[in-house]
Amino acid sequence: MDVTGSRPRFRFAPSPTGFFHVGGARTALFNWALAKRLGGTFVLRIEDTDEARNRPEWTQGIIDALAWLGISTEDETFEGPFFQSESNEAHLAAAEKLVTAGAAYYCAMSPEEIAERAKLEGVTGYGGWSRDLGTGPGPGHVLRFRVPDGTTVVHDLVRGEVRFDNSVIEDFVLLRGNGSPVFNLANVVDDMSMGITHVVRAEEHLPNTPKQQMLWDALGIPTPTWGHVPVLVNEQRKKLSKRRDKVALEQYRAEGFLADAMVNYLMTLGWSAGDDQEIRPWSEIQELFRLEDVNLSPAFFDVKKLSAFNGEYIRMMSTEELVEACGHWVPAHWDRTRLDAIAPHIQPRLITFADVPQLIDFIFEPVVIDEESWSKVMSAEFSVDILHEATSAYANASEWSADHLKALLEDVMQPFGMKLGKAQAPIRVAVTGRTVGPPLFESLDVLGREETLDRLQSAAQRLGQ
RNA sequence: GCCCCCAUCGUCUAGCGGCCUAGGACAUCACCCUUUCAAGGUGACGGCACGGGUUCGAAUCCCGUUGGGGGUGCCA
Repeated sequence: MDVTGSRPRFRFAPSPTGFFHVGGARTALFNWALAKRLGGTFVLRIEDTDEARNRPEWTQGIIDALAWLGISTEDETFEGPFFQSESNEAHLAAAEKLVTAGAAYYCAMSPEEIAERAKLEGVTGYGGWSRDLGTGPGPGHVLRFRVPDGTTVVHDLVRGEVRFDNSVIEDFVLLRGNGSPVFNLANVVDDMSMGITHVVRAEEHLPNTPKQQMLWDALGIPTPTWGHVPVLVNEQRKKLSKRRDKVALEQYRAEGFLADAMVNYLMTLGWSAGDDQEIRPWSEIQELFRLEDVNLSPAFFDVKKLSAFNGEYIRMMSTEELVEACGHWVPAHWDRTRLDAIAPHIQPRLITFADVPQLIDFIFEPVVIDEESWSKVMSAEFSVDILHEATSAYANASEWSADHLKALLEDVMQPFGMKLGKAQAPIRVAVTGRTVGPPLFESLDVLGREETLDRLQSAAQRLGQ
């Protein structure tokens, strides 16, 4: 990999957790947009240091989710995936270097001992008690970073200067008692060896940043450019969590949300191009996105608005795209020709593609009469009359087309002096089983004469009892 | 507790000292259109958290208060 060039190198470093978090999706997208526009590189690094989070299939899930978002491993901007666990030696070497330089020291105190002493001294956390004991490495001995006096100033592209008083940062652990490297160390060393120039991640990492920056300094390498973007929150304004909230990207995908809509929506959370336009293609977003324009406050992930975006994107699809997409959401045995014919009529009625089957099932399957709809509509006397007369009119229809079927019903209803909206109701319930659905005459057209007549006659029969 | 971040309609945002009697989008409501339901059109409702400064002038700058969030692990 080219780690010496002047081209910016971004990275996305998720830890495998079994599903892809929408917040992670947004962070990945931010990095991707930047890498693309700046002619840089997007590095994917799987942070699998914690053994509990280390399953091969989790990694594939991440790659699949990224691909769905348009971040493809095939793209020249993409690099990876790399695995944190595979650079263990580099982490250890860096730790050794820090020890040699006197920037880190071993500590034999157990968590219990630390808690005890802290309580005794009335302090919180670790007080650097082993700093100058000259403890050597050994089982159960952790390696700690010797936090220097002074102030650490983090220059953040999103937030400006953030200052931390080093005195409130305790000597944090670099190597666990079993010798394995901990997040802060591994993360920094990997970023260094991968030549990362820009660290763009969620705000929750901001408190880690002074520690990491001290590590960069101690290791003698110029720090990367930081950018901490606000987190995504739920309705209670709490950070999106997998326990309480619907955060899995895969789930939204399974529910029929379009990748384009999801991507576009995600990009409007915490960022705007500065004008009044929200819906725009990725190609434009990519050119417009600036870290400097990212907001500072947490944003609520609103499924209602996501849905609105999705509906918007569905309506922008061409008929071909629409039919193609619908095809993936209905049973394989449903007739393609009929699907092609009805698809355009459901386009403005869709929120997600999961809505498709229930909207048009009556065209492909035996009709199921919704009793509530039936009693509501058929109880009216004129409805019964309309149904009977329309049935015979349709039986003798000279032409089977939406326009003609509509005209025939208009003829039928005329003596009754009613509006089309009312007159179509009994036909609709008889044929589709419900009071709402796609445009009626178009539906009858697609359904065909025979099936339509069958259903009308069944309904008439049922009424005759 | 301590550290850090944040604060414009219910929500996402525009605004970066005068163009703001604060603009757009989603949601909500009303009306129009209409073949049900949608979509579409028009309109309404609704906000600068509070208090001090700075300034001729503050949503915009500074300070404080309050409120919210994040972190505080031998997790990442």
